[in-house]
Amino acid sequence: MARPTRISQTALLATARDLFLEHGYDVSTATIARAAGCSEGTLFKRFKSKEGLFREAMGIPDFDLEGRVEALVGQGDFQESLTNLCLEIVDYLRVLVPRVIRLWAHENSQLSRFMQRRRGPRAALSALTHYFEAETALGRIAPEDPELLARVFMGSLHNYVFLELIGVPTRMSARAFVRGLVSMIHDGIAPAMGVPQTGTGR
Amino acid sequence: MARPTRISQTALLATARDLFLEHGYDVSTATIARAAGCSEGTLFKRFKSKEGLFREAMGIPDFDLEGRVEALVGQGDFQESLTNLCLEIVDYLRVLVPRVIRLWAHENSQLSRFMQRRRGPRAALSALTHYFEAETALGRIAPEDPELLARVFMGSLHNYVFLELIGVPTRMSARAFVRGLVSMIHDGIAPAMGVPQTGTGR
Amino acid sequence: MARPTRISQTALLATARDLFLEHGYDVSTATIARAAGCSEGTLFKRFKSKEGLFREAMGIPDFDLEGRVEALVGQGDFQESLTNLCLEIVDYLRVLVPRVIRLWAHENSQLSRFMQRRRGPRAALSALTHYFEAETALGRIAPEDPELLARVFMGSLHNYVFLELIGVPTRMSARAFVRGLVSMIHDGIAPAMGVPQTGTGR
Amino acid sequence: MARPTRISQTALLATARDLFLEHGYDVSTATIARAAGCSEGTLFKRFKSKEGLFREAMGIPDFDLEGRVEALVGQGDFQESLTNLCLEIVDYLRVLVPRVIRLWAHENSQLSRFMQRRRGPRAALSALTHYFEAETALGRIAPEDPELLARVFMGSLHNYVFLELIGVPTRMSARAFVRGLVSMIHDGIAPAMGVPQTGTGR
DNA sequence: GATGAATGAGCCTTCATTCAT
DNA sequence: AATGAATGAAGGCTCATTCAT
Repeated sequence: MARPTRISQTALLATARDLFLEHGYDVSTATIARAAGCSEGTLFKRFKSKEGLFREAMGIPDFDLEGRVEALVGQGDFQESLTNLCLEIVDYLRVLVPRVIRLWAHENSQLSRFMQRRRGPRAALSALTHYFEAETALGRIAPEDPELLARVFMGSLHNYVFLELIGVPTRMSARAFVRGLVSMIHDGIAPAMGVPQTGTGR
Repeated sequence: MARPTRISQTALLATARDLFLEHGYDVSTATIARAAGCSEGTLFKRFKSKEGLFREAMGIPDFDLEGRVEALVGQGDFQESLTNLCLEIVDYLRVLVPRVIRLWAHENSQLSRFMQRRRGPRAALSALTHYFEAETALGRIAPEDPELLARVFMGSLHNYVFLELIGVPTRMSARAFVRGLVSMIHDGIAPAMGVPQTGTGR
Repeated sequence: MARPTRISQTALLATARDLFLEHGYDVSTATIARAAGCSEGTLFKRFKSKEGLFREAMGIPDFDLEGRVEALVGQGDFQESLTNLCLEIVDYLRVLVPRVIRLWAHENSQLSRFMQRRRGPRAALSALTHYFEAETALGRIAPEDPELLARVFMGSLHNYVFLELIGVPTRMSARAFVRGLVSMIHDGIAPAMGVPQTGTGR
Repeated sequence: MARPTRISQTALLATARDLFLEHGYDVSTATIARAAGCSEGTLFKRFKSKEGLFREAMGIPDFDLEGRVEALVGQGDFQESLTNLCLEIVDYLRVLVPRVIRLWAHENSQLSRFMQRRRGPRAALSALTHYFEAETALGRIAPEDPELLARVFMGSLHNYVFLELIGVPTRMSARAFVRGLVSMIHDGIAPAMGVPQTGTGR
């Protein structure tokens, strides 16, 4: 066995990822090497090119929503389960969104490949769709278009994370936001029955 | 009295904007000049720097949602009005989202300034919030947190536009998506009354 | 007669000269035009090129030391006359030195031409030489090499002006410096006669 | 362990210095690189900028006149010692003067910093002043203002070097000039005693 | 005659990549 | 395997000069 490389591949990739996430593709390889504590030569020995490093460092992380969904369908209180699911999705999106944006911004067309991945974001969306289908089949929610429903949830969560990312201040914590979201969509916003449509407002 | 300008400032900015939107800040000024049909010298005479050109070309466009809202409150069928409003927002977001992302990716901190603008995106969100407040006051919708409601709508629309932008294929047209969105949130997803629910929901 | 040009040739040259003296050849023609209150086009209409403008603006000024000398030889008190002559030379050098340096720095070989001019700096040196020759002939000074003498005076004055120019602070006014200079060179620094060479200590 | 440097820092600086001295700050970095036998990239790796290269290459050289002075005070024949000192100063000024002028012409304000340096030109002047003070104290020269004396010497030498630099032809070698200078200032130019003076001098 | 928009050559500088050690 | 000196191809930017009005 040769002597182990000084800096582990994982650590190097983590360093590169942090820099790519913070500054985009434009960080120089010199900067990355310095931050990782190795030489530029090493970088190019291990990865063929900067592009290669970027691709490996910025790969989209897996998220087994499918598995989570299966475990949750029909279990416990619907709103509570959905709330928990949403909070997990928020955690995932906080990792995913900046990466997707940096990938898209560099448009190295790796993005579309990543998007197709099992356990990637598209899979997450369809898993959520399946969840709603299953719960509809169980009669736990009204029969609505489950994909639309999934997109409304995903969209609201994505937007929450996105605003957070670009630094627009929020007064609502993620938990509060998700609770409100679930309850509102559950109940709808139609005025209470029997109440005349012309406002009783003051 | 001097030679008249050959290519208009507007045309130049439009060309630059297209290229910035397509390739990000990294397009070379040479490319921009070529595409605009002028020399690099001209570019730098008119704008002090590439940064300046970027700023002027990528400025966030105004959208007077506030005005639209005032005209719509209490008018016609609620769902139809809201649908129309959402479609206008989609058009705005199609312009806005790529610009915001490119601005953020270049993080020249112009972004936060733009975000504060009257008639910018934050204003749009609060206008939508006011819309829901007003309609609530009129009794046309149930009393829910209007900001949350606005964020759910804005988020769903934003996500629709975002997926479109990064090239994730959709089977739903914007109109269909908006219609479904409005109706679903209006009615909620609670199962029809009298239908028993599994679970311990209180 | 055509209508007079807006800015006089002299004023334009004066403006250009000030800028060339302050910043060297590197001031842009744009800057000069702006400072002169005319367009770049005008500059190039009147002078064929920037080089031409530089040449005309930075021409070495005449100084009729020859004439002054003729008027002074044998007149009044020698030291007083010489002092006055030196003060006039200082005034001339204050104009001359920066110009010579800027010309040399740009080494457009105009310098050597200017240096040959009647009434230019070389003429000044030989005029001073003649002065000392004439005063020697009159017996008003001891027979020393008059060119050497001229160079010592010119050199001391040049150095005074040079240090002033590059911003080395002086405690002596020009007048005090010249007075001391004249008197010291007049009297020499040999110890008083009869005094033993081995120091008498303080 | 890495590839060794191919051209030494010293050689590179020497090349740059020669070019800066000949053409001023305006030589292109491309020219310097070519002359030095390396790429522009190398230049900028080693020095942060052209400005930095200029600063390092054109730094004002030290000259320990103070030390020389201490060794000479009271030694040997005064005129001979002074002559030798002056010749050393000439050698120093031949290096110093063009550098000072180029620095001043580029006015990067490094000049004033350099001028303050111990062992720089100001120090040289004050060392010369001390020399004359010491010799005065020893009674080897008449009590004159030693600073003035120093400036006359420095000025004459500076002027000699300056004229040489800008290409004004001289008939006197440096040695002849210095000899004449020393002897003239030593003896003064006052006419021999007993010779009547025209004029009203007191 | 005057203007200033337009130009393109050239400048300083950065950076991914190679290569001798 | 690791290093970092060297490179050269751009990139952003300036500026003397031209030219249509």
